[in-house]
Amino acid sequence: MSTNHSKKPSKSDRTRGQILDAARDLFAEHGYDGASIRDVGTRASIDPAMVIRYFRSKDELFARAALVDLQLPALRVIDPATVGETLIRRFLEVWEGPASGPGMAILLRSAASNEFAAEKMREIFADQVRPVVAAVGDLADAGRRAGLISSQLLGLAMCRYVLRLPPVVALSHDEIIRNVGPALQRYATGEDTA
Amino acid sequence: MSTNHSKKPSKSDRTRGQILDAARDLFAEHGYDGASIRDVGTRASIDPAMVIRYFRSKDELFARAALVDLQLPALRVIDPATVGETLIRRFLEVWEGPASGPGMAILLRSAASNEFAAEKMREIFADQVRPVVAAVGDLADAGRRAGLISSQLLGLAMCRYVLRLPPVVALSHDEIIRNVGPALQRYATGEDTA
DNA sequence: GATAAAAGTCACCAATCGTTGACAAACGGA
DNA sequence: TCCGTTTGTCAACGATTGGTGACTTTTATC
Repeated sequence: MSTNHSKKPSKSDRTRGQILDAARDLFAEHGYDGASIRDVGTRASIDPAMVIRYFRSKDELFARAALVDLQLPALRVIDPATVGETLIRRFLEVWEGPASGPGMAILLRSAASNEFAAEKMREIFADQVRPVVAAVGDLADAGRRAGLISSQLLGLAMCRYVLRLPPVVALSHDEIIRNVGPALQRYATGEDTA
Repeated sequence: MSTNHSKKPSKSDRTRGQILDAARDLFAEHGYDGASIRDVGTRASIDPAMVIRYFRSKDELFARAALVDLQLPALRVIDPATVGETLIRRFLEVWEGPASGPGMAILLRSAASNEFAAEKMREIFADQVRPVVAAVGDLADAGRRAGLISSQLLGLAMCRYVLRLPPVVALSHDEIIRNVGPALQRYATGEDTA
């Protein structure tokens, strides 16, 4: 045990990184069940036993692989007139920016059959869209409005990164912002209650 | 082999039905990988070997279990002014009506890691929302508009049936129609191209 | 009631899974 | 150079998977 405080680029950290990268790619492509520890080992050019030695179990490896991501600093002020556009902009940056890598695909592919991933996914929306939505309307129906927004965001990510529906993959960032932004805006300000 | 033309409630058909029902429930709850043939047998109170005898393989069983569904007769005339509401109405009926059972959940849970399910899902949207959308605007960007609509519909189903996001589960049909309808309408008529 | 087909049971195979422990090689400080 | 720690390899475990085939029981027809 090296405890390894502060900095030490010590040999093993590189291997650890390689394993994590391999795991991220495979989890993103095949989901939790579809990616075996042996596959991860092969992809990282290392014995499968090492995968377990570095991370203690497959679940722990998945947990590490899935917490890359996704959290721009909370916005200080939210302009109620542009909250929809702000939201879709933020998420696109996080999902396709270099920081999170395939992080979103990892969760999406596994959420359907892995409770840990599903819970993580619920947390993301609870922590990242609910507060924003709550800041631009009465708190009473903030949950409902946040739910509607989450459904659109998750559906977009699902079509684009998992199902790979061609016309959705083909959309540019600008097109997405121009089209989805107003829809989210409508949900956020909640102009129904007819 | 009984070929069994026309009607014969012959003993075996009942078992066949029980197996299919059990398979549908388990696939809907745990996805393709998560539901084993042994589980299906146990749930149907029958030996796992029988599951294979009735359906030749797990893939074939899944294929049977997944083709319950979902196809109201194609609408003859589509009123461009209410196409959004029409679409969300239709899908809610199919998804939660008695005919399809847990059919949508089966596909949703498996689409992430099973290519057959993913393809089936793409077909559904290609066959059911594209034509409708194409009928109410220029065909040039019908794919894009249909893609946006699909993303919202799929996200709604995902949040409601798989992720079970509480505020989305709590939505009534009327609330969904009132909120999602206009969003789909906007996508369908495509008022952007700024 | 005999008999053939249908319906159901049981034991088992080969493959794959996550995980473990015993052991060999590489490395670094003394 | 010696030696202990780190890094890695290898073979194997028990469990579970989809699938098979030999077998027995039920059912229906004559």
